[in-house]
Amino acid sequence: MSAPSLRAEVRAQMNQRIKDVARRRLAAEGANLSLRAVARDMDIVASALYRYFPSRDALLTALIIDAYESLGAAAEEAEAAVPRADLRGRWLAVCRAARAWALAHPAEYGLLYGNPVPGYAAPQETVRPAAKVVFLLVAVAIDAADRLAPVTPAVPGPVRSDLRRLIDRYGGGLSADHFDRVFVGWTHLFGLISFEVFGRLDGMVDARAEQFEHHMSLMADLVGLPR
Amino acid sequence: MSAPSLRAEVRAQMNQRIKDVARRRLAAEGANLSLRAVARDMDIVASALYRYFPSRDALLTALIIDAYESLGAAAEEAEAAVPRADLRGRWLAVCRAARAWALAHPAEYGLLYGNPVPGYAAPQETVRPAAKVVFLLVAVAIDAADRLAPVTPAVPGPVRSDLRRLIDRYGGGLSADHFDRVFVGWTHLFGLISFEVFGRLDGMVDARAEQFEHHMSLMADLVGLPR
DNA sequence: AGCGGGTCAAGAACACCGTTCTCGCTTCAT
DNA sequence: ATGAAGCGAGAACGGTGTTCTTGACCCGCT
Repeated sequence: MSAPSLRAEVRAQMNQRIKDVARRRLAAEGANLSLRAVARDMDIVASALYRYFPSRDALLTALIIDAYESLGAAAEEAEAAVPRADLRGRWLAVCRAARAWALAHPAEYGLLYGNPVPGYAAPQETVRPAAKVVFLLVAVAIDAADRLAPVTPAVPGPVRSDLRRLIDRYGGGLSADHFDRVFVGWTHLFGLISFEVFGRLDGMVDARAEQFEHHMSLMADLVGLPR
Repeated sequence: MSAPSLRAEVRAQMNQRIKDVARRRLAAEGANLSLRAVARDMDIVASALYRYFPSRDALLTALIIDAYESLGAAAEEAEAAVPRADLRGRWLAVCRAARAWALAHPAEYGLLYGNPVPGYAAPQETVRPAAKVVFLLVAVAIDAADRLAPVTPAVPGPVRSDLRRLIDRYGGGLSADHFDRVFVGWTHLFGLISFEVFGRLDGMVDARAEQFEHHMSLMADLVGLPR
């Protein structure tokens, strides 16, 4: 590896510091991040930030990528801590880790799964880290492939061909029917997390952890994971 | 009824015009609504809007309430057009109408089910119109109550007591177990719609209508609605 | 008929915001 | 040592939400 010049190193540190301060701002305030506020927190003038990020959107993109990777890492760690043979345990571990991360970082979660920022299209480099969680869920199903209960009804034709493409990309060795149910579970996972983080459950459900557990267990049933 | 003074009437019309223009702006641009832009579209100066709405948040709140009512009305109409005995058809009609409304009004949908606007707490008067869709789903289940297949596993205890409270408020005559499954379906409905509207399905699923139909049918199965 | 109170739109002003540009200063490579 | 490149400060531009003042208008009353 080429030795990084001192210049490049302090630049990378500054880059990191900006993101850290921005994350704190994001957690304190709502979703709208102010460059000038970030600069103030660093005793820096706003225009100086443009040495490191070409625009506010670029900084947001960097935060989004970091957040996807943070979420993915949290899920991966949690899943890795469960014995390989405990398939349902691994499924639930991924789900719980995603929820825990979202509740711990609600503003960043909003960046990832909330309203897309207006005028901002998610760049290509966000798609791979974004797929980490669903990839983990698929991996659990693959490991369980020969113990999965058959599922009914079968996936309708047009959906099946979409799924085939995804199976080639992510999860070889899984039937379209079972992949479909993983997809259902993935949708439900983030649907329920979004409801909770965005306050849609306020005044309706108090026992949220238990409800989450219950829902994700139902999804595991739907996939056909053995109890 | 008291005759509305002419003054009050033109004022109400102006109120309505502002909301219409704001809705158009919202559809054209992203989620961030600019009062000055609305004013420009009306050949009006921005400060004049403050005669009608005390703040930007107040205008947003009015739009949100209108949107909830529009969505609720769309779902209600669609459901009412299905024969009462076709329980699954009524369930699916509500789901389809919600999706169609969301796709037709993505920015307004984002207001309702996306990131909560920073510094903005949903006022009390939004909760009743917001509950319309789930209320319709519950109503279908109530009408189907004596034909619903039993569901397993049973709802865990702490969740059950939350559900009991909701049953008293919304859906008397439904078992906690079945109410729970309606809740699951409701979560999934808006989870999947959010995925689609917010672009989380881009590049993954093309046959979205078919996939939606499939998912919502699975949820109907989960509730125990007869085929 | 005339007057007074209430309502309205306009406009200036303030404090923010993202972004661009210029200007000195430091630091590095030659 | 010198030239080039990177850096932060600062001013500036056009945008935003919001407040306040000012003058015009309409309506109902005496």
